[in-house]
Amino acid sequence: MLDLLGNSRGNVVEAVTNFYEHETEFHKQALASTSVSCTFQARAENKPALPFESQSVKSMHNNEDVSCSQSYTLSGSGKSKKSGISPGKRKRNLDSKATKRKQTNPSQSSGGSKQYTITRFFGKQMPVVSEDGKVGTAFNQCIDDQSRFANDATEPYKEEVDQFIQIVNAGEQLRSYAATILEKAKGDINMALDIYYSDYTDSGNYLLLPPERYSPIEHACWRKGQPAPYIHIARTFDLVEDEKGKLKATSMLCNMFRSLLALSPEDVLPAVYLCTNKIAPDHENMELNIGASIVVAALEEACGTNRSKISNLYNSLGDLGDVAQLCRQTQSLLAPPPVLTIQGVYSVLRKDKWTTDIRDINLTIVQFVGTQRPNTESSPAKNYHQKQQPTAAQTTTTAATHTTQVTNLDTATTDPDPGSGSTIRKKSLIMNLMRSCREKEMKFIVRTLVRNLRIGAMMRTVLPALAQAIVINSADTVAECLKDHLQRLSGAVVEAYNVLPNLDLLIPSLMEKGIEFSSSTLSMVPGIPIKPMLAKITNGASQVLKLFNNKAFTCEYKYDGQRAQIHRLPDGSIRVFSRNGDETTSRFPDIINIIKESCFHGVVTFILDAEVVAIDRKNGLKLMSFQELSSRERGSKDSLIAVDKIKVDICLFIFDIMLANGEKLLDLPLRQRRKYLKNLFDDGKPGYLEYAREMTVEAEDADANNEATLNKMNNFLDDAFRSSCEGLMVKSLDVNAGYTPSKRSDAWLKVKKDYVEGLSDSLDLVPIGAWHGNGRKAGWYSPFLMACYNPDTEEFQSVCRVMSGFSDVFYTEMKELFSGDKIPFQKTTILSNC
DNA sequence: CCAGGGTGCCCC
DNA sequence: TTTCGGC
DNA sequence: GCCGAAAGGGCACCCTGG
Repeated sequence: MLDLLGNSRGNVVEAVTNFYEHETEFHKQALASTSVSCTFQARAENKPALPFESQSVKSMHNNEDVSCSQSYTLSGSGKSKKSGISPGKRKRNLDSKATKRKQTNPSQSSGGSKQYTITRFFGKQMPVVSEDGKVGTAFNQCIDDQSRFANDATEPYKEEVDQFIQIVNAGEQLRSYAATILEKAKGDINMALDIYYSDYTDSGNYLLLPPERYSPIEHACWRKGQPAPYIHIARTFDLVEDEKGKLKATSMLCNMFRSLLALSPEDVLPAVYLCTNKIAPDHENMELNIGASIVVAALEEACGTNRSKISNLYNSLGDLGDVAQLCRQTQSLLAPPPVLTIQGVYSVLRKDKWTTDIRDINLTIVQFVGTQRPNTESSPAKNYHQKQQPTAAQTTTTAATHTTQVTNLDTATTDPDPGSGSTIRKKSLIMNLMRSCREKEMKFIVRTLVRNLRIGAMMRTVLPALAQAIVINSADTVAECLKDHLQRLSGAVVEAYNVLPNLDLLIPSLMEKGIEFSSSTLSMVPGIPIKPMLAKITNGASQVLKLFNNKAFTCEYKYDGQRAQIHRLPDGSIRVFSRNGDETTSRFPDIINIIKESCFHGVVTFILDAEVVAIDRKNGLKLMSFQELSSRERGSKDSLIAVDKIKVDICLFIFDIMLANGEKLLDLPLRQRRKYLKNLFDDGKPGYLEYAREMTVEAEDADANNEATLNKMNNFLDDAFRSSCEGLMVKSLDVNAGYTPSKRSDAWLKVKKDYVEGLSDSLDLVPIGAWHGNGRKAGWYSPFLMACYNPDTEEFQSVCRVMSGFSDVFYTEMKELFSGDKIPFQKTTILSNC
């Protein structure tokens, strides 16, 4: 067993290599006996396991035929969805990525590929393969580190008491109290500060109170007129994380918002952004461009820890926020930290703050974060551009240099800033945030920065909580209608968000209207993508017929491409949005042309739903795989890709319309919406703009016992497969057939090969390695690295990683099985890039 | 100065 | 996109 | 039944080192 004890995220890998000798035993035990069906995606270069041309492969050493993905009785195309690649694509990948590692055996046949030593994996550095390692060593090690880490520091507390008094800016009268809490904190000055602040603000767990007993003003930890402190949110997050349960979470978030509404309404919008882990409306394509590595670098410096300690902690905790929280407790604080405010934290997230003149950043920090900054030093400190500006004036006291957030504005403006880019600035900003953290703020700041809040609260929790806060805070609400109001407004806000997913517009409108707000207050706006409607999975035609009994429905091809929501704005411009609501117009200049050419004159605005598919126009308009499509250039925020450089042509398959010439069509049944669609585009243009191929089944034929209908559907499904489609989308035409944004309703169903029994693919693979899991899977191995046996070289060659389809019990068992040093080491080979 | 590596984010 | 698990 | 979390593959960016 080659165990790659590393981390795919942190880029800090502690490798232990082992090889499990009896791979078949393990295989049988671990996988076969539990008959786990797992999803996997093979990587392009790993030919031997996945013969692209042949339809089956002699597998392992028992020479069993393994069904391989690409060819079915229907297909004959050689298309390989699961193995993920067509021959042409594979070649490109080899050319572009494996330049250093030449292919020694160019044979296309199965089992004939070059073996590579992996040096990087997904752009991450691969763990070093060491022959003496033992599985579990790294894990145990980091557990040890962690306990040592948590347990040191037991000194007499006099110094700490002095420090503490200095930090909180108090006099000698506080000494005995300080000694008490330092005793409680075992001398940990930060913990003591936490206790102190917690008592001082006296807002402990008020958020846990039921809404009728929570007093938004008295129970808040700040006063009217002050900016709301970030700790208000951080405490809420911490409680929400501990107190699992959606209702409780909503209640706490509701209390949290009530204080904001009562004391500093201007902080509500940034608070909603922070709670939902967003920085801007999706379609603005604002990116943080901060990942674990930058955060780790900042953490190293801000807390004086080193990378390997962080790495070990991360491997065991599986969450960078938790790691940071732990590191923070060893951070020495010599001066009172500035108070983090909600606005301050949020403004740091906005990209315009990263990229614009650095003075703006500093002003923001000073203005919002530095509100409690001691005014003792007026000279500039050294945090920014320290390396570039060694001559920058230093503050006189060590305390000030250590913690001050003030930045040398003059330095920043005159600095030509050679060779150092945004990374340094980001790191500085993050460090400033980190140094100001109290209590659990660190954990949530870091989680926000790595865009992984993990508190189980998203739009569907946060927005209702805000709605309820508004209802409860309106004084004139009569108790008996309270419940109705709560429910109504919660629903209205979520509904409004789904058609206008823009918090910048929604929140102000909601706060202005209060309980008068309804979902019709705001409507769709061309240029802002609505949340697309989603489909449920079914396992075949007969299940579909049961669900659509006596209801007319349509079967459409489910094209293997990417979803596109296309808007025409009143000014005539065309915009394209992805499934997630990001604007992808720059990737598809050809779509703009196609749309402009195809739609009738007189059409003003519309919003339509379509699938973009790669197409080979030279080869009879043959549709190509998603992989081909994704190899197109991406373009960027400001620059469209050049039309004449497009290598992969696309065809647009339109299938729905939500808005036509200002008319909202969501509530119309699909059958009628289709008429609107026809009115815009007539018949389309083959290979450029087509309607999704469709077959209608009328109500009288929709009967689970109707053999003819069943056959018709199955034939149509086969047709779809033959046309390189993934399967079918089945949609209600008349009954309950409105367009429900963001909903995964029974009105839309999907039928795919994967779900239909007997049509799914299988491969016989052996686990040869694993990573430490993240988050929920921390402490387990996840994902596993899978390999197949190559009889020619008598080695195991990696194929793919697997990560889903396993139950928690399975993970626990695997952890047990591969703990300690049970597994003997043996040499193996991993293919490039896997 | 440019290529490659590191990194982040977007699609399915 | 998939899966599992918690309410 | 709903919803959130965790995961994979590929391209474009920025930074850095030869």
